[in-house]
Amino acid sequence: MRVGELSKRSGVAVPTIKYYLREGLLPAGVLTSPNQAHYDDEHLRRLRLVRALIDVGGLSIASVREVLSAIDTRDDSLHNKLGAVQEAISQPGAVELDPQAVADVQAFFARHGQSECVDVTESNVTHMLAAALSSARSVGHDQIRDLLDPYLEGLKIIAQADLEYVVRHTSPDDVIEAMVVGTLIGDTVIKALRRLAHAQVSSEVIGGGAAQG
Amino acid sequence: MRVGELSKRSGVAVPTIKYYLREGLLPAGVLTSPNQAHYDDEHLRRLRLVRALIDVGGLSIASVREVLSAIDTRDDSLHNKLGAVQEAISQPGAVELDPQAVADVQAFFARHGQSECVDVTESNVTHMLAAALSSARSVGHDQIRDLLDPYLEGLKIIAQADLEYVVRHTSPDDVIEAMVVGTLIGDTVIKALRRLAHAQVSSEVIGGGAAQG
DNA sequence: GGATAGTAGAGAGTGTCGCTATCCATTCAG
DNA sequence: CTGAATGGATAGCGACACTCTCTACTATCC
Repeated sequence: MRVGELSKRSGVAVPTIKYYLREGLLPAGVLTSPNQAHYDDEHLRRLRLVRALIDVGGLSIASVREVLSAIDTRDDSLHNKLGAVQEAISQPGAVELDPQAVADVQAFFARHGQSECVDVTESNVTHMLAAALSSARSVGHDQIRDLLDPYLEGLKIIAQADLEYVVRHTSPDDVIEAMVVGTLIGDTVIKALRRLAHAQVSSEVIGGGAAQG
Repeated sequence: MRVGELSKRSGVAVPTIKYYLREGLLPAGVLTSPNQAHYDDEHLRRLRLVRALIDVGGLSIASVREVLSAIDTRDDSLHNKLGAVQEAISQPGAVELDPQAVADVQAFFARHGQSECVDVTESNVTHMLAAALSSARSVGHDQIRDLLDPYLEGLKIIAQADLEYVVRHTSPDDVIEAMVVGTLIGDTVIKALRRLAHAQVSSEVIGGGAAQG
């Protein structure tokens, strides 16, 4: 197909597709003449992935590029790929870390047998966690650290479901892509479900009519 | 205190504080002369809240304004306030909804006794959920709907912890602010913990050394 | 074969967002 | 008395994600 059809089938405007091609988010089509290129279903699939990362994941163009390059790397272990992808989809957040929050994170790791993690800033993920606790402290909610353990309890169930999903529904080639999509879309789903749960709790505890919907 | 001290104590630059004053995110100080105003601890607290909403919650200035106005409304029920705040902290996402995804959401509500929710677009939260499932479908992962029930299972534990936190650690006046902070910071914490859980699962299942760093 | 529409590629322009810089008259601190 | 800080207002900036414009083609329908 040519760019016009790619646009129609994906719902992405032609100039935007050209922009993504320039930015390296989409591989170039096969040139059949100096001003004609041919795109296939793989391009369509990739374009939809890019839009999902941007729309649902809220990723920047630069982060999308990182994620795609991790997905496309063929000469690396699955575990390393997952690590690279996780870094790309986890923006660190511009908060300076509170030492107490860092200590809380380290204590949490120690409680759960991950004592090797001494440097919280070494990964975007642990930095994100410490930054969140730092912010909580700055607004007077340092007791939020007490939520880490019950949260972990709930997330074990969720991560287990994630694992089963990946095992059941993806071929080995697509594991990393499924992890990215599942992680980002899962984040959004979890966000929404948690809010619905809050609304339900609020209507049960406080009263006030039907819950949220 | 004057603006310089407010700046020092909050870590926010003076011009930025002036900008927030103009934008209505921060109430004006008490003028003691035509060009002197006094700010108190309440201003400091509010400023830190604004920064937390922006840095950790990733909210826009406009959303912050909505949240604050919901917090400050005194003539509304707690339940309604929570609803308003939830709308403000839940951006709808620019994805067009897939009918099948909408049906999946409705089926989910029906399964859990919330059959009144017929219009998914009526709330940002349900729209967010439907948009996430739509995106999943567009990239070939429509089986993600099977995750809704296990996710809810995990989130019941998490929401229960949230409720206990609010009951234990906040005075009735601060419930809404605690809900906002707890929801947004909790989102980030949950995101991070889920990634850590994934990394751990990945190292257990696939192998590859220490989990995530 | 000629009009019309579509295309590749590339640079410049657009709109939004969240600040940041500059200015002024005034006023406070040393 | 003097220099730094302040309130208030307006203009500017840099990043971001497109979007527009242009040129030189090519494909296709009549």
